Amino acid sequence: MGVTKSDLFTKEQNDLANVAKAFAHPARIAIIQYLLKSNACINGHLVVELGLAQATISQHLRALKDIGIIQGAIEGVSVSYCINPKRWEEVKNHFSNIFELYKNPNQQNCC
Amino acid sequence: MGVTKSDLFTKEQNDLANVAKAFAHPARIAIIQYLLKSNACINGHLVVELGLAQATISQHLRALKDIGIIQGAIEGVSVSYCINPKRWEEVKNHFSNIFELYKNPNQQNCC
DNA sequence: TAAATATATCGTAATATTGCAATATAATAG
DNA sequence: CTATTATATTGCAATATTACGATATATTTA
Repeated sequence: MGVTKSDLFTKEQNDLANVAKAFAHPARIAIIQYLLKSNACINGHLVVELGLAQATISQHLRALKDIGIIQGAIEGVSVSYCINPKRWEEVKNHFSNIFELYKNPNQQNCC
Repeated sequence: MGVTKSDLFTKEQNDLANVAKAFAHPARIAIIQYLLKSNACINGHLVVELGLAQATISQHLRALKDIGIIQGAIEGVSVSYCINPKRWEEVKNHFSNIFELYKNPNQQNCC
């Protein structure tokens, strides 16, 4: 049918999948990178930087905000976004945990 | 509309987004975890383990194989999948590079 | 208050993803 | 060769994502 059967999986599996989803678009990767570089970003700047429409950028910012890795503060007429340090660390650890699980020992019963 | 405008972004941004896409489904997270734990997995076992149809599991395995993080070897009538160590390391570093970029220095011009 | 500036949301079209039944393909056993 | 067993592919329906124009909302300036 087209609906992810979330109920078949653990909360952790669903969470990690959702976080990965936030990274699963080049525009959002670009936004994150811009943010890491400049320590702040504004919708309007990104429109120029990325070449996508204002509404589209806003949508991507919301996706990143929804999973908590960025946060925004009103700054005059515009909104300044930045990394949420706490959540960033959390997400980083989520991924680390998975990646560190693999120890390349020997090619025993492997292909 | 509705198509990701890949041409607006760098190869690196598109690559990372595609890798993230592979992680962006709880079933694929579960498959990866099962693989990390057992060092090998077989479509049929996963059907029982995850509770999804055989065709669906096969589809998810293909998605993981397409981005290279798993590989399969024919083993009698079935196919044994396992982590591709080289690619795994590569993908791990992709993510590390992004996550390590953020140094939580001070809340200066941030929100 | 009205105009200007900037972001968010709505509505909609195009495309992508998810899931599964049915079927095709491949390897082994008899 | 035929039946069995297991995986892959196809076709289709349901839902999700992406993108953008139009519009709503919010803040500042005149």
